[in-house]
Amino acid sequence: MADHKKRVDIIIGKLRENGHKITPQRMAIVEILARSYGHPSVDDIHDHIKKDFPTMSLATVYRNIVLLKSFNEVLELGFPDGSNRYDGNKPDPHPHVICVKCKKIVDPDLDSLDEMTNEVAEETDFTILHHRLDFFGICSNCMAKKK
Amino acid sequence: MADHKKRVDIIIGKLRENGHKITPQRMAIVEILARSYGHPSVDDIHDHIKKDFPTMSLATVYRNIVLLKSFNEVLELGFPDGSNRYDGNKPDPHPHVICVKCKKIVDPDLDSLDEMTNEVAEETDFTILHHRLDFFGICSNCMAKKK
DNA sequence: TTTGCTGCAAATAGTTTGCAGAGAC
DNA sequence: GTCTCTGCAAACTATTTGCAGCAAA
Repeated sequence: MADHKKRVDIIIGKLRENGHKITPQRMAIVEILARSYGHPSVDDIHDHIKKDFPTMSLATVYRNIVLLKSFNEVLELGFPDGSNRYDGNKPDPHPHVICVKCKKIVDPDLDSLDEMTNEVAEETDFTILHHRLDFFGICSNCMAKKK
Repeated sequence: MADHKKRVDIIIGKLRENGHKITPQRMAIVEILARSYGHPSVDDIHDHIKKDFPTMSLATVYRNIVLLKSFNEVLELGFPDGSNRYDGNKPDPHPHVICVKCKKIVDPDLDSLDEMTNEVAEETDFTILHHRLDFFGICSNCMAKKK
């Protein structure tokens, strides 16, 4: 089964477990978040679903994201400029590499992060619960265009 | 000379260089940001200055922060819940450790971050410009109170 | 049939902007 | 004297909420 299908099943399962109904609108939102291709914004999700549900309301997207966040099934990436992006495919904290030109978001593999977390916990005497790590830069594609 | 005094001088110097006037309100904002004790929010800054300037406007705080950001003399820490905190003492990107109970923010020393940046650049083929790293947890003080 | 969900519109909160007068240089 | 800065209020934008009707289970 494809990766995002598994995520859909997991998320839908959690919703049912907790007594939530599976409406077509909710299903459409879950489908997009299970893929989270390019880490969509609320508007991305809303725009995409409006093709199938012209009456789809932004409020519904927001309400479903709040619900999914409460189950830790979607990761919210908020930025200072107010833009929020979402990841329902890998909802646990992980590093992101963000192109400041085209806004593309890539997930790098970084193994040294766990030991860094331990290092920080020891130095500051904090109990670390989660983290947020973003690298901002220019992707090779945008870099090529620049010349 | 004390650390924050140096920062005041540097910031004021940059402002003068660029033809900006040094008003008492601006000076008060710079003084607080030069210390950035506890990484203040816009409201923290505004509340503090209102003691000396009862007519101090929030808009003035915002405008001065925008100005100082444009010179890279203040680091903005935006959070998904909309709260923004500022650091004008160490305006270059650096890791933060944030207590989710009391909102205290601590600066840890982490030397391994530079090599991690290189690792990411190599793996993703991005030109990395800056980064953002936050650890969220509970400080020892709040942990003790919990029991 | 019951209960939660949706769409709409209004409310909210943080931030930005237009304008006229004040003040730094 | 010039030109930027400030305070006020209005504008803006992203998100949340109240409500009545609708639909999943």
